[in-house]
Parts: sequence; structure tokens; C-alpha cells
Amino acid sequence: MFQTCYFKKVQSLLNQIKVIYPISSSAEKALLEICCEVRFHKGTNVQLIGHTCKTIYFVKKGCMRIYYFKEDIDITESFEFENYFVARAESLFTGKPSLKAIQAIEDTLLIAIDSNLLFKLFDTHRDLERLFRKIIEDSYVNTVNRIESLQFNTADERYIHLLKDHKDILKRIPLKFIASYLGITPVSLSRIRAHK
Amino acid sequence: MFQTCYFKKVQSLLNQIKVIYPISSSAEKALLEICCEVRFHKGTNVQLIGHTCKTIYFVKKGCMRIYYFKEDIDITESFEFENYFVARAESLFTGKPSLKAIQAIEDTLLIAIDSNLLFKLFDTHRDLERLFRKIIEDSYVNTVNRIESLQFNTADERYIHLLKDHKDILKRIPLKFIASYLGITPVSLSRIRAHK
DNA sequence: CTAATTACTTATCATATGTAAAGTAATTTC
DNA sequence: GAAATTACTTTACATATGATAAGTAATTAG
Repeated sequence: MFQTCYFKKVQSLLNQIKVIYPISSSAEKALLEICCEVRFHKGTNVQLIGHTCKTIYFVKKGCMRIYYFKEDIDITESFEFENYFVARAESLFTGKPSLKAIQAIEDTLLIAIDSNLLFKLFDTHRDLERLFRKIIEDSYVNTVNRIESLQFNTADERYIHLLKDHKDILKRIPLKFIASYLGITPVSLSRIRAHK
Repeated sequence: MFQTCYFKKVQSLLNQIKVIYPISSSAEKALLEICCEVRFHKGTNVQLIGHTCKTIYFVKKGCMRIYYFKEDIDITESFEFENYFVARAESLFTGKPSLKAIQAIEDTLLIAIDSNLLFKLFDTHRDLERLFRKIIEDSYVNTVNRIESLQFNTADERYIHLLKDHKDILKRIPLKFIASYLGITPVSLSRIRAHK
């Protein structure tokens, strides 16, 4: 299923890893062997609702979202842009089928990492385990910050803040996705935008 | 600063660890040596705003909250009850001073773990690192679920859900803390409770 | 035990957001 | 390129929540 990749293909991944936690060259090699470049067209559901998450993606080019349905309404849980990892944590870490899907918002180039093979590598390459521990720690901190924002900022403040964090988001992401990400309806987002 | 503890004092911690990820007896011993039992009276600020988080607590008896101030309003970010860990992740993982405080809501008995010593133990006891990786994974999943709840549930739904998850919460936690945790004002919580 | 403080509730009014419907603009399909 | 679909905006109205203030209940301090 996963083919060996050329080193240069995953250079962006290795560069990003260096920033988070530098790993040994043997760990790098081992990681490369379970990596695989994959391309998806805009709109493609890369992982489906009901499937158990067995792949961790690294976004090389393009962007993705994790979304789910609450009473038939499509809700975007998160966006991931270049140099970030995407996975449905609740499924990846529990082994249960996910209620969420992963979709390419643009034509997207990903590096796919088979999670079971990765977890096996943790036994022989402890620096890999440490690296991914730190990746999870970072994600955790980001998620806690997002709670803070949802807890006591107005929708207006959350919108402004999102634009500050992602200057190009309006050019890349449809407003309907942004609305549900902010926890409001598209109608409400439209009003907020009109009043600026 | 941290004294060696008696094994039986941390039995509750060891029991909980077994559920998450069983560790070797040598790792248990090493962990014990950096553990310390501490007691705090209701209302005590165990960790202050502005301090860098260097201790991970395990709640043996009682309960805690993490809180911060947004424009002079006290906002409860999270509660932790028996058999859960408490730490201000954004500070612990980044090494920066925390904008949040940790407070005992009841008279509380904690097991304190020095985080720097713990991180050092990761080098010699990989099962400890794996255990704490799994603890972070669990926390991450919980946090993502909480976002889901804040994103598109009404305050009413969030309140009902909280009561379901923590049947005794009304007896243990003042409503003003519960209100800000749910992302609403005490007045609004009062109304929601009245309409049931 | 009393007084003071804190916690909680209730009421009123203002505002933000949701819902539904309709219109316009942009994009996709054939 | 025309038709169909999707995305976005605007309007009108309903509802939930916030802000403020005042009242009551519970707790704490002396």
C-alpha cells in the first residue's frame, strides 16, 4: 500500500521536523520508508466518516479540513495548511471509527504516514516517539487556545483573530467553512463582514 | 524540594497509570522518587498567574480548576476531579510563564510530579515517556470534543451534557465557575436552570 | 450570633445570533 | 455559452444571551 519515497520528496516534512525536534538520520530513514506522497483534487474526501483513522498526513501544498455533520449541517472542525499535520485524533488514538471526514479544500499534495507502522517505529526509534509526542503537545496547546477563543470571545472577535492568524484565508477557504469553524451560521458571518 | 514518598501514598496514581499504559516496576520506582503528596485547602491558589508551570499534579482527592482573567472576569478553563492530571499545558510544553492559575476548589490531596525531573526520566525510562504521551493524547481528544461542544451546542445543551458527565458537579462546584466554563454568564446559567 | 460578604436568582432592556426566505453573484456542468 | 448549481448577502422576525440592577439566600468573619 505504501511505497518507498525519494528523499527529496519529503524534504518539506524533514525541514519541519527539524524545527520541532531534530531526529537522528537513522530515524529519518526509517520514517521515509513509511512515507508516501499523495495528491488529491479539490473537494476530494481523503478520509471518510465511519472509517478508522490509520494515516497521518503532512500538508506539503494546499489545504485540508476536518469536518462532521451535526443534524445534517456540515461543520468544519479545523483547517490545516502547508507544513502542518492532519489526522482525526479521536480515531487515531482510540482505534475507533471516526465520526469525522478529511477533505481537500484545494488541490493538495500530502505526505501520508501509515500510523501503525509509525507506532511500531516508536519501539526502535525513541527520537521518533519523542518527535510525535512534541507534535501532539503543540496540537494540544493550540486546541486549548481555541477553546479560550470560543469560550468568551464574540464571533466578531474570533473572525478578526482568524484573519490575523491566516492572512490569506479568505482567498483560500469558502466563507461557509469559515462560518461553522467560528461556530456561527453563514448568515451571521455575512452580517459581521458587512459591519466592518 | 521534592521528597521521596511512600509507595502506598501514590497507589491511586499507580492504579490509574495501569489503566492508561502499564509501566515496568523500575519505571514505577523512578516515578515514585519524583512524586510528592501535597495538601491544599479550599480556595488555595496552587499555581499562580505569571509563574512557569513546572509541576504536574495528579488529583487523589478533591478537585481543582484552571482559570484566568479576561478583562477582570474570572473564567474557568477546566475542572479536574479525582484520578485526573492537572497542568497548564501551554506553559509546561513551551516553558513560558502561564497566564492561568490552578486553584483547589475543595480541600484537595494531590500528588505532585516535578516536570523537569519527569522529562529527564524519559531518557532512561521509555515506558514513562510512552505513558505520558498517551496521557497527552487522551487530554487532546477530550479537548477536541470540548471544542465540538462549544462550537455548535447551545448553552443549554452544554449544561445538560456537563451534568451527565459529572453527576455530582452541582454539589461540588459553585455555579459561577460552571457558568464561565460553559462560556456563559452566571445570570444566563441561572435562567437555563430555571427553565428546566 | 450578628454583620458583612459572597453566591445565586429574577427582572428589564439591549444586542447578537439563529431561522427562513428571497435575491444576487459566482462557479460548475454539459 | 446557457442552464443549473452553489455561494454569498440581505431582510424580517424570533430567540438566546449579555449587561445592569435589585432582591434573596447562603456562607464567612469577627
